[in-house]
Amino acid sequence: MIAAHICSGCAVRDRALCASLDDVELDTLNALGQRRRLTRGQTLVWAGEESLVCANLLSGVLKLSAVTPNGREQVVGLLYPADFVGRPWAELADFTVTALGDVELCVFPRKPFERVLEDHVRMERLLLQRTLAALEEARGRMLALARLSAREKLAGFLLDLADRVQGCRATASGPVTFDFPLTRGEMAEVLGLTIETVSRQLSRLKAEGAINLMGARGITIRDRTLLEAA
Amino acid sequence: MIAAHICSGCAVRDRALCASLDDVELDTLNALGQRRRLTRGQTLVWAGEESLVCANLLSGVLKLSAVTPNGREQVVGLLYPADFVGRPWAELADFTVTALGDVELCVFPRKPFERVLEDHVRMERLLLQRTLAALEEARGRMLALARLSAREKLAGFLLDLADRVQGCRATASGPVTFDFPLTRGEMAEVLGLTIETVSRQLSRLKAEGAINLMGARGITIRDRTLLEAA
DNA sequence: CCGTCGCTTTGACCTTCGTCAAACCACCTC
DNA sequence: GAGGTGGTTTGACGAAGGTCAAAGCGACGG
Repeated sequence: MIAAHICSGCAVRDRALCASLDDVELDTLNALGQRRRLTRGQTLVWAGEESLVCANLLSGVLKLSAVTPNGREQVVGLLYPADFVGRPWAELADFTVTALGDVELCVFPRKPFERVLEDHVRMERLLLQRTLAALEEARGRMLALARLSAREKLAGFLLDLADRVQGCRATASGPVTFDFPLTRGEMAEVLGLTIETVSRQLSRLKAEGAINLMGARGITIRDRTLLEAA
Repeated sequence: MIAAHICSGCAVRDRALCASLDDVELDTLNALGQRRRLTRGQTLVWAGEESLVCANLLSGVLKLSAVTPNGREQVVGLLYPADFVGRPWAELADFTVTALGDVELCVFPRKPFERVLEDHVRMERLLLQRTLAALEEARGRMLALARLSAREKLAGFLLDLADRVQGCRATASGPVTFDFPLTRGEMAEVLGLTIETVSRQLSRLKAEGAINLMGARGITIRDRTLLEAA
């Protein structure tokens, strides 16, 4: 029952894939998994290498990134607590998985994890539903990357961040203040821009009174509607 | 046994999701489905409307597209024969599904199809694997849309097309000739460019001897390595 | 307190690509 | 064959954003 004990304190016990398992099933899964911590910038998986692990993200944020043959990089996904990491049944890892900030994971070796998945229909279904949702999100971002201007990308990104930061609190229109979990460079990677463009657009939004910047990390959304207009 | 009869002649019987079903199971699925044809430009599903159907694509090509609030359009996915269409468990359709050229489908009402899916683990697993593959592809295209130049996008697209056209024939480096299944405008939508840019880059590739254009639709790949260099 | 390091900001410049416009071409109908 | 119609090509131009370079800023260690 030690396993169940570990999980019962888990921050994402009822939001991650494990939510589909009862305490007994959880024991079998737990026998496979182990906790792991990453610090800012450490990478869990390298694109192209053998795909050895899957994981549940417990806390922190991970980025999934891809690189062109000539070295340009693009973040193709961000993973938040309770999200699933990795691709079952794939021999090679598709993308590089790196920690933005400090991260806690529950890591499973891929092959045994696949077997658990195959034995637990509810869990497999939950993963299917999440994958479908991730696919929709990825396609939405394709639209944004291809068709939005730098300004529009930034405005949308800031609104996303704001919503995510204040959790599910009723999104009042009042000002919100928080710290960027990403550097300018990382934002540029996410939005398909350069550092300089990100910086310039932020300055511009500040000049227009939509936001306020405090130091490099602090930001407050002053006028939500101004951002939404873009 | 009529149902089994219909399917036994199906071009994608052993490549579509149905490949996971035996003939008896196929009967139950078939009781739900019906064949449907679309002609060039017809749309099966509108983004934002209620999600009523799922389908298997039998022949032809479908595009999945999204539109920004101010009317710019982007193709976020192409579907080929044996691909699955639609999103189970989603109340609203995410994207607009439109036929490029003439199309044959095997259409199922969504809700009953979900029940079949839930009753057939192997089918659900196959869908999961395909969705994971689609997710990887979508992310790869995010990289391309955000970080490749117009020239690189076109070269990559042409190579893709060539491979797809000559099926799984050993991809020899000799010249390949075929017809575009898309107009310039549609290519532009897929690649996140404008019609004019697509046309100019094609002309340029032709001038460089990498390809040859015959009329608006015909193309032959003259020098594969030249394309791969981009 | 100073110097260094990493990140950010700002400016000047230039390339790429989108926009607007006109001509072109193939195909179809009358 | 004349005239549409829809898609394509080409040119001229401009704007958005990338590149290069320099300066600014904050944190940290000595």
